[in-house]
Amino acid sequence: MSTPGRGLHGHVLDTLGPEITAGEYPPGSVLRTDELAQRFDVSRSVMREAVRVLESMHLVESRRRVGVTVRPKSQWNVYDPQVIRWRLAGKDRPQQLRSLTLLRSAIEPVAAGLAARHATSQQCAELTECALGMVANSRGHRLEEYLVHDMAFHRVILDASGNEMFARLGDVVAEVLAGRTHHDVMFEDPDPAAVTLHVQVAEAVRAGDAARAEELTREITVGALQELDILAP
Amino acid sequence: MSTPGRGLHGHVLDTLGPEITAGEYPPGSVLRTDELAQRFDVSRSVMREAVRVLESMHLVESRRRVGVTVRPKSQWNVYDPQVIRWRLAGKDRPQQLRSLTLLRSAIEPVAAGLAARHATSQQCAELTECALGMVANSRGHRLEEYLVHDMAFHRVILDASGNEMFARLGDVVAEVLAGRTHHDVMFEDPDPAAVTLHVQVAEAVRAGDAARAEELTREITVGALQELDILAP
DNA sequence: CGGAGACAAAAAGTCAGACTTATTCGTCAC
DNA sequence: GTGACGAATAAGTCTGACTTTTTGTCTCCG
Repeated sequence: MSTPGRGLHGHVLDTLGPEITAGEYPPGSVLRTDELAQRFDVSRSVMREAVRVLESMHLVESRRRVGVTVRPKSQWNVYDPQVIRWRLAGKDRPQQLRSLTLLRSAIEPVAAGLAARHATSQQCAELTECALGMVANSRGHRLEEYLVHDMAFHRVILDASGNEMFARLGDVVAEVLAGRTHHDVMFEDPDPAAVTLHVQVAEAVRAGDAARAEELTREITVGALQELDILAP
Repeated sequence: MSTPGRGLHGHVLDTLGPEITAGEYPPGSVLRTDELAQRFDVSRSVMREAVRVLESMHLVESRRRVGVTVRPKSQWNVYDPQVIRWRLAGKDRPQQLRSLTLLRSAIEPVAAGLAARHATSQQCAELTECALGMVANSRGHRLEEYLVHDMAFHRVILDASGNEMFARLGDVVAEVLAGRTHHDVMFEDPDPAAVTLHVQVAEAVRAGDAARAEELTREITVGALQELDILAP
């Protein structure tokens, strides 16, 4: 995924990033550049580059005479795709998945409403194509094929919203959906009601009915919340 | 703001980051590490660290034998607080402000609803204190004092939501609010209706009325959208 | 006993230079 | 035209020496 191991410092990050985001070093822990360089068997130049990247993610802070100190989770750049991937891959996965699903439930309905106004005819076509693909693969344990169309569907919605911030959540949403299919138990075929909702959203967007697109999408995301027992009692 | 010029590579970023995010180099433009090092009068080691950070923000891509190529805006990590600050400081400011306000309008109502469920008694107290501060400074050109309480109010809401992703938007929202007061024209006192809404939100959160808190906050954000002529006709 | 100032140690920060490696482009033969 | 080979190029890496800042400690004086 993404850009694995492009350079030595990338390899260091692939190990050190997950360790830090997994909470293996308590906040305030101090790492020394030289020791890390030894541990990973790289030069200090390379190690410094890696530290700089971690620093830009606000995972650590480098101070003279002190060392590289790990920052508390509350300061991390939790929207950094790399950080999200690291956390999804580690033991923080459940909480991360809940956070992201909640984020989805806030963003996607609004995005769908905007998409109903701004979607190009080509985007509408892609949307219906995705919805049809979901229908076609909604039965018979074709989970992988279903997932592909599901991810594409939500990505098109977010793109079509015309908001760059929303659009950039496409990867994140895809990762959440993939996680639900792969990691969490999902032996059974997808909920037929959910499939229908996707088709209806595509219709609403095509018809330019923003309110309806928003409301239908809200139903979809509420379903996702319920799956994770994030209820609104 | 944040951590200015902590080290030479920080100084380089303070100049190069705004240049790139302002679009001064078209996507695909090629920069050479050596030339940049010369231009900023730093060693290549320092320059490389700066490039690594820009790379982690997906602003540029470094490839052997080619150089450092600028990526299209669609690939930037637009949620990176540093990138947001750079764009808000540059000529991209209007679009960035619209994107962020739209993001607010999606997030904050949901956050307020969650806050109504999860806010501690202390957070409720802080909230009413902020709201009262807004009321007290809503007349007589006390814009700065009003702004302080406004920023604090929204930050408490986002924190009290209990969702780390929402909480981390506190800085961004504060920056948007500050921008509205400082940069954009706001000679007059704040809209009394908006002030009242904030007070009512505080009440709803204290009362644990999630639906009402959400709806009232939605009215606030709709007002913010209208100020920027982002309408829902 | 306590505080102020000076000193020493520690770790990051910076730099310069030599070397390595991957990639691309041009050329030449087929 | 196409393919392979080779040279040029720019990033990547390593090393070692030096600088700078910060912190902890030790001493000296009140």
